[in-house]
Amino acid sequence: MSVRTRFAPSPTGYLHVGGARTALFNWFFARKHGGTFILRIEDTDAARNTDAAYDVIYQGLRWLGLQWDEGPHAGGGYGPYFQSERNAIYEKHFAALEAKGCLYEDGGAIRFRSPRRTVVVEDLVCGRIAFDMSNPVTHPDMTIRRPDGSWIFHFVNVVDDIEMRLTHVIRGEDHLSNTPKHVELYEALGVKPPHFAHIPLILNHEGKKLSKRDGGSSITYFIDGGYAPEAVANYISLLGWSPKDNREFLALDEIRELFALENINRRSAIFDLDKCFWLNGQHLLHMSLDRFTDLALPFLEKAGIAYGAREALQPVLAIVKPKVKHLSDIPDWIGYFFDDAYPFDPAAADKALRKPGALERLAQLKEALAGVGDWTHPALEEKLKETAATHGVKTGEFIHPARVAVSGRAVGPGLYEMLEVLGRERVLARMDRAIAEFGA
RNA sequence: GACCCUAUCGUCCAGUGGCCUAGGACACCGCCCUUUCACGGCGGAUACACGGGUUCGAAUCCCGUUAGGGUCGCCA
Repeated sequence: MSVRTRFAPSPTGYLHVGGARTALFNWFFARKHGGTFILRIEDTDAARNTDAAYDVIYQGLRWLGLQWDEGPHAGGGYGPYFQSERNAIYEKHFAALEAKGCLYEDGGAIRFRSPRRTVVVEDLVCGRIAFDMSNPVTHPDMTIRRPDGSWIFHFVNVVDDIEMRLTHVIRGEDHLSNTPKHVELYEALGVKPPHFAHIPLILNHEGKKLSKRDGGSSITYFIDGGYAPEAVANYISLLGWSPKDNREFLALDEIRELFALENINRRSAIFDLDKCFWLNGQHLLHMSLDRFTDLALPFLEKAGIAYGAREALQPVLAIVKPKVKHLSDIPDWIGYFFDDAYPFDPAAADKALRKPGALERLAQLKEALAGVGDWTHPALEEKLKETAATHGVKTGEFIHPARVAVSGRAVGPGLYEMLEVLGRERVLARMDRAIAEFGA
């Protein structure tokens, strides 16, 4: 039987990193085994759900690089994939339970009568766990339907997992204690339960379940904050799972191939933004320029950078790429390349341009560079060093004023690369501008 | 409170009886590389919760204690 897994979020307007990791693990497992990954929306609380809340889920999953085989926009043979549209199916199973005498009314609501036996859960991550369900005080009969006819999570979740032919239920450990109740439902419905795999929780720095108020608990935070999707997917995959060989910098494809439920550990993990940040820098550093460009574009649009054509943009991105840690920082890194009226950072100007002799050096360098035939990094470097030697000073005496003159700032890409990309015309003009501005 | 899960550096992850005077990564602290900032390199500091067993031998197995987390909803 081919593997079928699912991610079943509720449209709350928020995609939690824990939920994202659950989705990822289900997706990895399905893909690894040539199975099917299903997206099901648990929107029984229909009144509260808005279109925007659904989109947050779709966009978040797509951003991470997950595609679902069945579900909203994808179709599939076991729909509808919204619980709000599956009422007839629930009625059918409800009637079956009723016919078997498993249900009774309590204050207008309907409860499922527990068989009151010990339920053994064979969990792929946690092992064999026996739950003694005999005491009704500690394990009260669960409600499956409210007086208004609406359904309770446990019931619809189980019914859908049956109807959608799920083979593996991979979900957060917060559901482990609910599992024996679910198993009772499967048995009452005459269906063999799927395989369960409960994955450890993600905690905040206080050691509590990561919640909405915690920074970095939402995928939106990473999208807006300039993280590469592959970095976030890489990081959250490492929470509770590892390839067991100390490798950490992994592409989505690699994780998918390496993934195994047996390698999931049982300890809950504390979310560490620092490490996610580091991994982001690593992915940015090692990805292709085309990928980097694609990811940078939205941030450039948003910042209103007039970068012109992609061909003009890429050489600039190429030289800042090794330095960038957040995509959202790119506009600041490259803004002056596309704006001749760039401002001068006061501190940088004081240090490099207002020093005695600085403008003289700049003028000497400008004259020397004007004569460079081959406007490339190596030739420019050679010429600058030669000029410094001619005047008997250290190269830094030329490098620093030049950097601040052409960019307005003390920090940036390598000077020679920057000069090469800027081109002769602009470099010479910018040096003139600096000399004029600080010469008075 | 009952039930369930967990317990290795501050954090994440290795380690499933001897190869561990416990390894990797982030963060931190030095040094080097680089006349920017990064990247990179080298080095440092920091952990097997505690107590009992089992064993020739335990981070690894068992029991207990303690601590943390989760579930006990007519939320999902």
